[in-house]
Amino acid sequence: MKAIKMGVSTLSQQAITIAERIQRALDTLTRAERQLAQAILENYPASGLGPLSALAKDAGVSGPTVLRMVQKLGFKGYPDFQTELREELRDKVKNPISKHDTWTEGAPSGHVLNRFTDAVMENIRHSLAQIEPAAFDAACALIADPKRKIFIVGGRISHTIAEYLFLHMQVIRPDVIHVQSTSNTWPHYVLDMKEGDVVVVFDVRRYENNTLKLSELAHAKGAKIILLTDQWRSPVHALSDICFSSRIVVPSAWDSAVMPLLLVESMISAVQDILWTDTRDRMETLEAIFDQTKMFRKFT
Amino acid sequence: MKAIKMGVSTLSQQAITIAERIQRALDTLTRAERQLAQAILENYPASGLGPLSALAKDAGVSGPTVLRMVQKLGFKGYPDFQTELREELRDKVKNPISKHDTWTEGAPSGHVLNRFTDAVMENIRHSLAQIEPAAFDAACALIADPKRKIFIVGGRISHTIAEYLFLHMQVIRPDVIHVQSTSNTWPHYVLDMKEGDVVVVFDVRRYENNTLKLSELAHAKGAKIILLTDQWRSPVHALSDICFSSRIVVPSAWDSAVMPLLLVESMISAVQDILWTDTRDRMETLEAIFDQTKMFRKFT
DNA sequence: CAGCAGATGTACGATTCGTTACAGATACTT
DNA sequence: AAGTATCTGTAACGAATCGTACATCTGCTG
Repeated sequence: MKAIKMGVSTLSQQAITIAERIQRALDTLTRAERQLAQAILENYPASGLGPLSALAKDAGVSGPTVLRMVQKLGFKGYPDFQTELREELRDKVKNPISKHDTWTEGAPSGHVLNRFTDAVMENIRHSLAQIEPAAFDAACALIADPKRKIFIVGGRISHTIAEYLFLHMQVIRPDVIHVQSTSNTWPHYVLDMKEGDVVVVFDVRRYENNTLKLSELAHAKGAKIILLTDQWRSPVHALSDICFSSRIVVPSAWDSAVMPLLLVESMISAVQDILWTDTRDRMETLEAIFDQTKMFRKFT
Repeated sequence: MKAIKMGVSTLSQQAITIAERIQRALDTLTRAERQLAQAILENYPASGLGPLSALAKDAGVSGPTVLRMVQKLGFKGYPDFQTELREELRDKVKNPISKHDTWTEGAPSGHVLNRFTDAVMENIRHSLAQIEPAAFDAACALIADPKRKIFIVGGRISHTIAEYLFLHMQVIRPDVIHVQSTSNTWPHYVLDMKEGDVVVVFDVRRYENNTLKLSELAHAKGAKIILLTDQWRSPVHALSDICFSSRIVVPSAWDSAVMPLLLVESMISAVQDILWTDTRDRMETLEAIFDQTKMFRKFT
């Protein structure tokens, strides 16, 4: 029968977590402090529960910086900060609230963000399970081959993802061409195709006639066709040498491009690895040009 | 009868939590030590992460007892015990996702696809944890307001994602404008901005001067600014009314746009829900137009 | 009941940790 | 371009913590 002293313990906070407090104060923090804040949130709350010096080293800042930030957040000192972190952890474990069916805390599990993210995660899982690594590697090898020209083709919506691939490939290697199948000019590009060239085609639901025609002509010219499509597969797949299908269903009137984008980014990364020595030179040159145009900001 | 101990005990390093280790050792502990063990397990792991003296007082035992038990469990000292507790906590929060250690079967876990997907999943998890649902809802409400014009602005790479948002918004509601900050024509668009209009700005690493200038002018005109940026946050965030930051680090020389895209798609879905009756009409009209242009295939 | 062994707590010393003061560096202003 | 304000790290100080030695207590055994 120990004196139950709750009542006061309900004051156990304004229901605002320290993570949120950090998040909210981010604007008032300085550079080094933000760097530290990121490190804390990176693996929260574990890193904040260790010694001050360890946290400082992990974040790449110095001890006093840690202290200053902690005080800015309204704590008396580092020990005070740690105490509240532990309290928070204690409460969190105590509430057996169905955790991870919500991705963003503080939103009902039926919130768009949670429903949407659930679907996307499922899509990624399913899509990847169906992809043959050998096919992926083969596609990357084709794209990385400097002797082949690369044509990238997208449709009304998917051309945005196609352009994303194009913009990166353009930096990595020469002879990359972005073809707008929505425009009337695409036949001109087919003129330049020759046997062995590679055509990367994006075609998802509401498959477009232009895209199919372009693919047929390219196929006839002996070009290799790599197709990124959805789970129902565009008619282009009959002509394609390599085909990747992504699940794209989400709780929305439209389809998701997340999985195709993930594939594209993985490809970029893989191709860049293959061509790294060349790519590095091209990137340095590009940097120099950017410097001259003053297009980007120089600091952080 | 405390014979059995070594031999297998080397495996005690991995995959066995400290809680389990305590449970298992419960028999070999003395009365005061068991009392302490219960207190630790009572609210685990929070209580073990505080100072030794606090734990001792909480359990009703004295300092040295804590130390002796901890050493019995095989730790060098109390700090060592705490360090492993923190490691465990770190792994615990990391794991709910990466329980799949390979995503695509048949590829080594070191394959690009697996490494990349791991990183992306982590990004999604971290980013969403930092997003305030209220801010998201507020942003969607702004975009869904038919009385406000919507300007969508992207940079050299991010304009692809910006355009993705634009293409969908264009279907959902009128008065949506896509501004190319890479082009010289953007000042013309600023001319048309008026107080209450909404500017959706995409700005990730290699923050662009044009994007910042455009935002400053828009801000001066009294437009609401919704910013989608990375974890380091574009300088535009100082002007923004609502800011979403996504983790974008992947094993590649470039950054990932998956998380920003996920946010964009969620927004599209949410806005479409708000405006559904209007959207449906617009979509039907659009379908009719498409039919006449014969742009899409009629089947599947 | 006497004696002993293990268990437990108290008090002190050594060490690590958190904190403060100060100086160098950086960015911004006039 | 010089000056100023702010930020940031190094170094020393003081405080709290951990670990150890020792004394006390409890419970078991003969």
